[in-house]
Amino acid sequence: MADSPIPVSSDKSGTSSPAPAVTRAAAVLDALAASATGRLTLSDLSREVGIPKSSTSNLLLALEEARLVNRQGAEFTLGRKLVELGAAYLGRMDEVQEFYRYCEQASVLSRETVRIAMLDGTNVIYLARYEGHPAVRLTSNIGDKMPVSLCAVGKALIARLNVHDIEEMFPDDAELPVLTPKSLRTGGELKAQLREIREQGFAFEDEESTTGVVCLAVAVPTRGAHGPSLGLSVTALKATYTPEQGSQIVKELQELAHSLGNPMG
Amino acid sequence: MADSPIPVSSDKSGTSSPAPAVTRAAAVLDALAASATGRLTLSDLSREVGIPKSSTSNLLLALEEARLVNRQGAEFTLGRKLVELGAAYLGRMDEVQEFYRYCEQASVLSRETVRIAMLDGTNVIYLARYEGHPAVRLTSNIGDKMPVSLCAVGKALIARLNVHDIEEMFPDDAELPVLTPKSLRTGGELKAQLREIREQGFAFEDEESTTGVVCLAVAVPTRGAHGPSLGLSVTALKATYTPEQGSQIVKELQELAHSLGNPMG
DNA sequence: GGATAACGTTCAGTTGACTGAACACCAGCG
DNA sequence: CGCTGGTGTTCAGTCAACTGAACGTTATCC
Repeated sequence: MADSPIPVSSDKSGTSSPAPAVTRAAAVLDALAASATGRLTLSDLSREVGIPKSSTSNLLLALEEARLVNRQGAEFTLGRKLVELGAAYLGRMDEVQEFYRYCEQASVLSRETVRIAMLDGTNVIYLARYEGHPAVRLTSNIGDKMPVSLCAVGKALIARLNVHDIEEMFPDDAELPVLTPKSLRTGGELKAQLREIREQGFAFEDEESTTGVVCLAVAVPTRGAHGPSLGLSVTALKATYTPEQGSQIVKELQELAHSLGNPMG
Repeated sequence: MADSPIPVSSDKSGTSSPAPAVTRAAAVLDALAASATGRLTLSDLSREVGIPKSSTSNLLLALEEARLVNRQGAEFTLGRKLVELGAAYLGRMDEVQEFYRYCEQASVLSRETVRIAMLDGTNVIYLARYEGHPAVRLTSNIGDKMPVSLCAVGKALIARLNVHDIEEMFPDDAELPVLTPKSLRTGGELKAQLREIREQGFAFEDEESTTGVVCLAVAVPTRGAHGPSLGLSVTALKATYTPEQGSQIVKELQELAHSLGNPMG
């Protein structure tokens, strides 16, 4: 109702935020997170984010006071407060706690590498990881982002969206990011798979993000109206993977998904 | 040097930050992280942080745009971007990666519950946890904070500070937070233990934070000049703990600490 | 060495963000 | 029904934050 139907011109310089300083401070944090080394100087940041040095300096002073950035000599890095805040976010998610509890007690999953992830635009963010067999550690850290088209859990989450949104995100000729020879290449290919996924109720990834690795995933029924879109996945080595194992895993993943989607049920 | 020893009078209006909007936005995030449920309304936040509703509304709009907070109807929660940023912080810490690698290969530690933590004022923040025996899961989540006086790793880290700073933080008659009957009560008691810790080179905690649980910890030599102050700890059940086991653990912890403090060495 | 470049910091002028009171809205209650 | 206590939103005036060109300082180079 309060939405202005006017297409706010967000081009040029007029982002028209109600608190530009905050928006720009967030951009500074993003720039630090996105940078290769995580260490940037004031001038770097000023150039990267596109705001004057003097303003950047003021922002950094405030951010430093809040422990959101650290300064080490002339270089700035992300601050420790972010660990606290990120942890507070995850700690509030009952789903993560329940995820751990379930995995530990499950008969099949307790011996696998299981992850819970969240949809964020055209990426998924990994929220937590359960390691059933400490021997094989496939590096993927909590908080990592991954394009949806490259992982089973991404496809499982996208498959639930309504067709119009999917079409908007992935036109038939859209070029998708590629990590291995088996990665999907176009929006058309992706959408064909999404149909399969909707039919069979789970998603499969066959060496599309990492050669030698396969992945199974399901979506968690969304709890409440505005909750995040969560998915679960199991990663396994292709060399040792068997379809029988796969169907057992899918069965337990769906059980866990159901339990996460219907708490106390 | 940037530490202001001056008790900044946050009263009235003169916080004198170079970018007040950022400072206040950070306070909003803190309030959300500190709240019991993690869900606060605009009015709650306005009252909590002590700024007018209209200003709070503007801040929240900007924070929401940056994904730093989520709005669910009338309630606000921390945003998913914080998970990304927190993870980016941890991902940049070589120490955390090396910590995992070492624990997996270690002969004693690989079967224990090991943590790496960081000193932050008079608290420690847990950065990562290695679980050697999945059976016993003592709940302590990444990002949690704990007063230094209540855990071995906190005492190990504090013990390294110079005497003047310690005296300032913990006067003899300072009252310390208490969690169990064995928790240290006063600054004097704490400082007596710190002397022991400096002599023997590691810290011990005997059911001071959790009854039935003991803890061993060492400090990591600070890499470079401005790096964070890191510590390592092993948690064990008092019922099964033996001094022999303890000395083996301390030996490996010190090895790991040395390796973390002297990379490529 | 001297010159150049890049860094972070300073400062006064001006633009734009913050305020506080009034508004519109909903739920509970006598 | 009309009131009360609560919510979040709007708006114009004022005060303060942002700017950009200047500075002082430190590294890099021939």
